Parts: sequence; C-alpha cells; structure tokens
Amino acid sequence: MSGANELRSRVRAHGKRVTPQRQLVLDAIRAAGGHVTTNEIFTHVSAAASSVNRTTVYRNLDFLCEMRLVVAAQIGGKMYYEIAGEEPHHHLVCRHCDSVGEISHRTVKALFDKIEREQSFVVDMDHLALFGLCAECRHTVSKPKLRTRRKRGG
Amino acid sequence: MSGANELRSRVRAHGKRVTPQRQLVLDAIRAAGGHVTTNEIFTHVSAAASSVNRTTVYRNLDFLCEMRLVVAAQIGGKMYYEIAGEEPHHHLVCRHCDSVGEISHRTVKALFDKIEREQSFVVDMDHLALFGLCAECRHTVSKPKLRTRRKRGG
DNA sequence: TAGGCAGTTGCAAATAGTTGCAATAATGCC
DNA sequence: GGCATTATTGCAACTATTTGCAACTGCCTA
Ligand SMILES: [Mn+2]
Ligand SMILES: [Mn+2]
Ligand SMILES: [Zn+2]
Ligand SMILES: [Zn+2]
Repeated sequence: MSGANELRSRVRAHGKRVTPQRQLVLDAIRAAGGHVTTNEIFTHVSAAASSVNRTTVYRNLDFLCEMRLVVAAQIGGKMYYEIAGEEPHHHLVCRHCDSVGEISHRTVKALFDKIEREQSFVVDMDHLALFGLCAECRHTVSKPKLRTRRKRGG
Repeated sequence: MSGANELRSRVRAHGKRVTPQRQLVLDAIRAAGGHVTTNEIFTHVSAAASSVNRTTVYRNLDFLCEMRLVVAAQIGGKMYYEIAGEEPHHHLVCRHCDSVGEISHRTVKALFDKIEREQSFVVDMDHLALFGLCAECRHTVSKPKLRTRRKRGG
C-alpha cells in the first residue's frame, strides 16, 4: 500500500476524514523528501492552495503524527517533520556543529526492549533525537560550548 | 560542594556572573523539590522579587541548563525543570494516562555506550523522556489513543 | 576602592503557535 | 442524489516565548 491510499486507509480506520488540506500537507512533506520545517511545509502548501490556513497546517501536522504517517523531532530549536518509513529511525545531533546523523531502530530498540522487560513499560518512540558530540567535534573541540538550549513551546 | 556555592563555582568557571536573579530562579526550582513548570518558577520568583522580568527567568532557565545545574524535559506539552542530581535520571511517560515514571541512568547509558562504540558519537543527555504505554494501561487499554501531540516551540 | 569591560537585565515589539467558535463539508445511509 | 451527522476548517483573539537594544552591574585589575 503506497502513497495517496496510505492516507485514505489509515485515516478511515480511525473514523477520521480525508480532506484536500490533509492531502496537501502530506504531499508537502512527501515532496521534501527528508526533514522539513513547519514553515517550509506551510510555504509549500500555500503555493498549491493559498487559501489553506496556517492553523489547519499545524493541526494536520499533529494529526498526521497521530496517524503515524509522519514523524517529528525538535532539532536545534525547530520542529522537523518527515514521512514515516516502514522502519523507524532515529538521530544523533551534535551540540557543537549541529550535524544530524542517523541511527538505526535496531540499535535503539535494544533499550526499549530492556525497558519493557524490566519495567513492563512499552516505549513506542519512532523518531528519537539524541544530543551529544559527534566523532569529529569530539576530537577537534577541547572545550565544547554545550548548547543545551531547549524550546519551551508555547 | 552544595547549594548556593555550586552555582557560584560552576558559573565562574565559565566566565559568567552570579546575579540575584539567577539565584532566585535556582532557588525556585530547588524549593519545588521536583519537576516544576516555567510558570510555577516565575510565580515563585515573583513572590520573592516582583521586579524580576519574565524574560530574565526564561533566559536563566536556559542558562542553568547549560551550566548543567538544572535539567529539563518537555512532558505533556509543558516544559519541566528540575535540579540536576549527581547522577542523571530519565523518565517513562505514558501516552494514555500521562503517568510519569522514572528510569535509571544505568539502564539508558548502556545504549549511549553502544552508540559511542559503534559510531564514535558521545551522547550526553541527562534527562531523557521516553513515551509509550505504562504497565497498567498496557493491560487495561485495548485501543489506546496515542496522543502524539508535540509542542512545536516558538 | 575606583574604573572599565563584558555579561545581564528590563522593556517593548515581534513571533510563533494555540484556542474557541460558527460556518463548511466529508461520510454514511436512505 | 439528498439528508443528517459530526469531523474539519478558517478566523480572530489570545497566550507564550523570543529578540533587539539601551541601561545596568558583577567582577577583574590597577
Ligand atoms: Mn528523521
Ligand atoms: Mn526528572
Ligand atoms: Zn559535531
Ligand atoms: Zn498509563
């Protein structure tokens, strides 16, 4: 099951509706082919249908995440969205050079499984962002400026 | 080294300054004895010194996190702050009942170590929040409503 | 202790994201 | 297709947070 129909079936299964706005938001993310910001998505949607309200875009981004069709993560103070692949994936973000690396779900899942065994808590995160120092900066930098800045969201 | 002097020494070491506002924010978090919201912190600070500006509180929350004297995490749409203990700790947040459990650093560190070995990336997160289904809800709930809502931060 | 530099603060204005609500429009059913 | 039901949308008001900037004040040095 691919593309457009993925939206239809997934949404219907939850008693929700398929709307053109919803499609446009999903298309915008799909078109980006990777991590896109809220603003880039809104711009792309606007280009296709200028009447779509910003609020609607925000709401549908939340919606698509709930439907698990899209994954999100806050990196460097911005929220990034991306089409959810068959297999989840995660990221390693360098606090010093802002590089964004990837890490397989397999690696991370080991922890999730351990948590499930030890505490019966089922972790279901499909797009984690872990911060730290990348291989390069680790050697280059003597006294890394640890940007810990987190957006509060409001 | 404890309390008030921890602030002094840690801040000085970074060429930064100790100000009464800074102390007040730290005191407010310390007084709470656990997770506190931005707003609770501001209220507490205001009670002690009504002249302190909200912006200053925001800025010092970021600052104290950078100094690693305070840790933060976004849970349920709100940012929570807490005094950083000697040993980091992390949380397990249920998407269904919103309960917030704890998980030791030891458990999580296993993953961080593996990442360091495999990718030479040094993860340094000291207050991670992992979302999923708690032991109770896991049994109780058949079709959990997965609240994936994430604040975008602005 | 006085003076100066750089880090901080308060204020006002700008942003970004959220919420309530009435108007619309997908769906399901006849 | 026509109709009822209810999810969704667009708007406008509102809230929370961020930013620029000039005034202020720790803290180092002489
Ligand atoms: Mn990604
Ligand atoms: Mn905590
Ligand atoms: Zn780096
Ligand atoms: Zn629960």
